[in-house]
Amino acid sequence: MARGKIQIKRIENQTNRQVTYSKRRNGLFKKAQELTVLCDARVSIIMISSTQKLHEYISPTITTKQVFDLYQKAVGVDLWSTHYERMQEHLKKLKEFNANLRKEIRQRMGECLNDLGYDQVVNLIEDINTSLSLIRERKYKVIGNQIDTGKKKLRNVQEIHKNLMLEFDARQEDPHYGLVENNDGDYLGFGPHIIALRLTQQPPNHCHPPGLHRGGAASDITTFALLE
Amino acid sequence: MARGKIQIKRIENQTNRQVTYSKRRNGLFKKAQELTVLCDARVSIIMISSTQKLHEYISPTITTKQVFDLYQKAVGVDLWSTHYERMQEHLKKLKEFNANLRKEIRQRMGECLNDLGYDQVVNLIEDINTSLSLIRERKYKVIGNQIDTGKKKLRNVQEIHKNLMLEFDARQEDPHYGLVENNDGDYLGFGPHIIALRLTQQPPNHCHPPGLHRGGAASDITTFALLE
DNA sequence: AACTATTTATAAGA
DNA sequence: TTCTTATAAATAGTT
Repeated sequence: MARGKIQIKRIENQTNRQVTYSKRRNGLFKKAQELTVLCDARVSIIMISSTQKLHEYISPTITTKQVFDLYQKAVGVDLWSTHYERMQEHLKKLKEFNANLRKEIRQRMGECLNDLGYDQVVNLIEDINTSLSLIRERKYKVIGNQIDTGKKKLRNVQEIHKNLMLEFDARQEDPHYGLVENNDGDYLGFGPHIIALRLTQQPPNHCHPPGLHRGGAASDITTFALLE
Repeated sequence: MARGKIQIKRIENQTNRQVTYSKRRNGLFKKAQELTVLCDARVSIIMISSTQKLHEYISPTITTKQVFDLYQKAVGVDLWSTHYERMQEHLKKLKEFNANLRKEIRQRMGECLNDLGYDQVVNLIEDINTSLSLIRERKYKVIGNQIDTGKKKLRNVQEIHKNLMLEFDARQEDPHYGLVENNDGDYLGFGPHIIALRLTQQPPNHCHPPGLHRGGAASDITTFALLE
């Protein structure tokens, strides 16, 4: 627009094209900036040159993300719908499924029974009774295990006790038992280790299943851990 | 830029501001279009006026979505991440919650009991017994209701029967009962309606709670619907 | 990158 | 909003 009018058509000379791109890009950005200030507007310009370089102007009063969001709202097209909608759907289904699970639990806990007909209630009771038998079985199995391990531990303690007694007897008979001569000719006492037999009550396992309300009742069977 | 130089600062007069916005917007878009052609570039301009109206220029050689995608790739920031990550998190939490609910149900149904300690099993049994009492209560309440409605229906049938008998008796005593003379002097038979007493077994309510496996056993209490 | 003749954009007014 | 027009700004071609 100076030193001669030009036709608005692709500049074939690559160098000229790039120079013009650069000059006009600056011009465009300057105008955008003036517009921002003069008219209290927000402008986003994104340009991609023929060499695939990207340049951007964004009004200081806004961010590119905000522009995108506004654009999407205004145009009504969700530009990332694929991902988003699929996720939304997934989310919805999970929520529904969740609600159903909660309902089933509530029914099994004796709440929300108004939706059930008589025979449904009967079936629920049957179901729960079956479950209860299974769980009772489990209970007896657990009791059995606990008794077994208790017995084993008892045997363990008895064994240690026996050994201690034997050692004690041996020491009574030979006062030098367990003493060793060192370099200086002295005797260093180094008798058998005193085995610490701390009988410690193991804390009960507290990883409840979520939502299962637990009473304060402690187990009547206690596990003893043998330390050292 | 004509008829006097202007300061680049917000135009306070609202009308002037809007006029300038409109003029300069056209100028900007024209420049963008020229740039597109002259330099074989792609330009996206999105403008938001002070009145929150949105205007857009996009080179015909590209789409706004493509510009957004290119922009994200170039800038390296995932503009959706905020939304997206929040959703991902939500999804994850729901899934976890879901898994926990399933586990609780399975435990209440007597499966997956290996994770539970003895006292947890005891508590589970207690819980389920409590639930069971609640559900049994419900069962008796439902039975009570069913009996009441049954009685009501019986009374209803008896009443109808009684009326039929009375009507029948009346007819026996007076053969003209229920007959009316028409215009031609003939008698038109128009006795009492025959009341259809179809005793129909009501189909059991089949809206099970989801996932509650039901046996084929039908209810031993049957509801009779009185038709017509 | 700087210059500058010329075109183009546009502020103010109608 | 659009037209007009005097003038400011942008810029094509050159250095």
